Amino acid sequence: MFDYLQELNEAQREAVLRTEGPALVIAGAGSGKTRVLTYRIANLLKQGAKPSSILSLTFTNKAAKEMKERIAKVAGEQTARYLWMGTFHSIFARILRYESETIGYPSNFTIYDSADSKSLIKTVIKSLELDVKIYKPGTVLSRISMAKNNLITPNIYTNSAEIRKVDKSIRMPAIAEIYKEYTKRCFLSGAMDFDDLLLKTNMLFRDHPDVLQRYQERFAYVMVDEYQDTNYSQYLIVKKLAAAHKNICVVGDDAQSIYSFRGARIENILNFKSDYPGHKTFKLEQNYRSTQTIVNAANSIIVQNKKQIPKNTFSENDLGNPIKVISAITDNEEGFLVVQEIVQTQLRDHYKFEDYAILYRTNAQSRIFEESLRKRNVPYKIYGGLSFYARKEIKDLLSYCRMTINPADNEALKRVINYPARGIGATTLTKLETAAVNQETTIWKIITDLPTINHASLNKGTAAKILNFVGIIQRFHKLADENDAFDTVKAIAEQTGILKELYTDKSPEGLSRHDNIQELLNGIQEFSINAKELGEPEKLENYLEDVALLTDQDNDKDEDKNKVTLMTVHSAKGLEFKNVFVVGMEENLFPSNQSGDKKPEALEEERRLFYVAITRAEQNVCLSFANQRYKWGNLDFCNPSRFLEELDEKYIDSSGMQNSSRKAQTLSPNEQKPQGFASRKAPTSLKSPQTQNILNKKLVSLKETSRRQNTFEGDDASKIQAGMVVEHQRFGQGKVLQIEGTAPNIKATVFFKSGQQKQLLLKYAKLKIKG
DNA sequence: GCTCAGGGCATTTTT
DNA sequence: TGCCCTGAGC
Repeated sequence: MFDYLQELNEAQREAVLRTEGPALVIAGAGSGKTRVLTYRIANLLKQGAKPSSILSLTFTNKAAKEMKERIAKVAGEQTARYLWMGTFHSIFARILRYESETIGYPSNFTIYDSADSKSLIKTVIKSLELDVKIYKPGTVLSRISMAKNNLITPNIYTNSAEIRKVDKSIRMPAIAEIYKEYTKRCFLSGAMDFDDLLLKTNMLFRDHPDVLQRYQERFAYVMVDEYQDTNYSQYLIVKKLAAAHKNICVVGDDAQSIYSFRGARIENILNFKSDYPGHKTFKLEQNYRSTQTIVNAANSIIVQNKKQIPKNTFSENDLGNPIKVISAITDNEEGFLVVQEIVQTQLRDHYKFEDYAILYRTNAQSRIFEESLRKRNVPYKIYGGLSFYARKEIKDLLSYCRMTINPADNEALKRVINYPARGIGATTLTKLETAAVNQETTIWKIITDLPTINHASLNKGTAAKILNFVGIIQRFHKLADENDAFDTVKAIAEQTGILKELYTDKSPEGLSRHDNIQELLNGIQEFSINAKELGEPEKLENYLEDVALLTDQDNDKDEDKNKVTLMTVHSAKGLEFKNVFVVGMEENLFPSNQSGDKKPEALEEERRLFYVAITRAEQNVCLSFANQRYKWGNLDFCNPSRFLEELDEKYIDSSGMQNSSRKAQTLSPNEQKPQGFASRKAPTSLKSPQTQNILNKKLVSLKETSRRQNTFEGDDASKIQAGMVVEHQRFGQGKVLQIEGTAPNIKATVFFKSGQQKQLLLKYAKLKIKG
């Protein structure tokens, strides 16, 4: 017996020790799942299994990294390094690079992110002379993605009457053609999208039994985390790989399956038993994370689902506080009350800000809470929205890098051929692209073969500019050959003039772009140094392999410590916080109403979503909703989510709902009817009648002028923050240096471009936020 | 090739 | 409302 076995409970220990044969581990929220996986691997290693014979798949880099670190602690860093541990995508990208010859791809193939895919799809739609307004690239991409994840190739797609019927019914009968052309162009560009990494792996294993056999033999042990989130493509790969040794261990929780919209099949975990005869099931039912109240309340919701594996999760922690429910009149008030609760409990119970999370259904809901937090000077960090790697400046620089490694990469080429501007405009690009399509080749081939350019009827000046661009890329190619990733990218940033251009731009946006580029360079430097220390390849192509599958959630920065976390429920999965606020608990956001057009499966998933949300909390859960909410400029009247009713009273502290002064403000019956369009008025009880007057007047005049003019005064002036660039009707553009006072007497010190510095009372000033 | 106004449009998201 | 796309106009 190893000493770590004593840290495990009965069910956990059994799951760790049963190393041979198929095993299903049902791991409820907070039941020590990662611990089991870690020790299971450690145990295998101690039994003498070779690290390189263990394949362990996760969904996020973060999960993989965390597990790797834990195993390194138990089994030693050297051993941990040789484990095949990573995300589905990164592991299979690795395998595909090894086997690239077999499938006819270059080993340095580019991985297209969703933006690249979307942009290519748009190009394809246009080239097929279809209407982009009808064929929305996003929708088309998701249809193609669904197809790929179900192993439906363009040919199968074209020949499937059923699929074509669906396409017709959504008025996009030509998706099959788009899919075909998209696939062709990806191949020409030497590129794979995210779904391809799984699809091509499946095809590799299907068409080349010898290759499959090699990997089957290598991976004596296969482990999958979050098995309830696997799609069909992932499911099949796992099944094929585990077929020889049958030592497969999947870990998951059907109650936390919330990703059906992106192809996850809860059936995969539900059907494990029939898929793997001779399997053994282990249920981790003790929750170590949350209070009894939280666990019981969560269970009371989830038991109502029909499709699930029966289990009895429980907590032996304290009973804990009841779940607090806050009812607010408006969304603004909701923000105010939630932040109030944070500030109060933080002082009273000595919590840190990092102990709090505000979870919501959609990213758009974050704004109100951001505002409220800012007003009270509560530090916060927000997940979601624009990712670091999706920023224009980052994508631009990385596109140069991609061009350097794989010049066939059309999407990268299109981004940078005229950035920084070198006089190669849209017209020229269209000509080149047409030529490329006609000759079934890449733009790079066209522009490196000048006689063809002349065919494309370009004038001399343009041809010279193109030639110059080709020279630049070829130089980078040589640079990348001779230098490590950092030196290469640094040279690229300098020689393209990107660095210089951003350096001269002194606007706040320009500064932030410059900072981002610096941050990217720092990251690459870190990569180069690490790689050298570990004796791993340190070239640009190695860095690009990593970065294509990276997201910004993967790096936690020090400056983000001790801040309230704001994120969607979906992205909170796998995380835990002492105190969790689930906000926007309205019917339309957490739809629990069966009478709607929701399918029963969808309703069950909403329940699981709610379950995931509240089981993130260790100690306190607070649910909040607003009776009215502005949505797209209209006032929506909302009902609280039915989940609030499904919760037994004994779990609830409803003091936040019974505040009589709030009740008195409830809308009168005739106001409660949902209206098609409600005139926008300042609605919250938090504003003085005086302020309301100002706002009403202001908003009327706003409408009269233009809805683009974001002018703010009175209370809304709080939107104006130090550092913002604003436009004043009389003084022109300026930067806000300082903000003081409270509404309606907010004073702003603004430094204008004209050189003068003014102190403005925002009540009287008309400022427009720039950008 | 850039800027700006107007139209259309709004889940959840990892890789 | 606010974002993104597009077409007009310079």
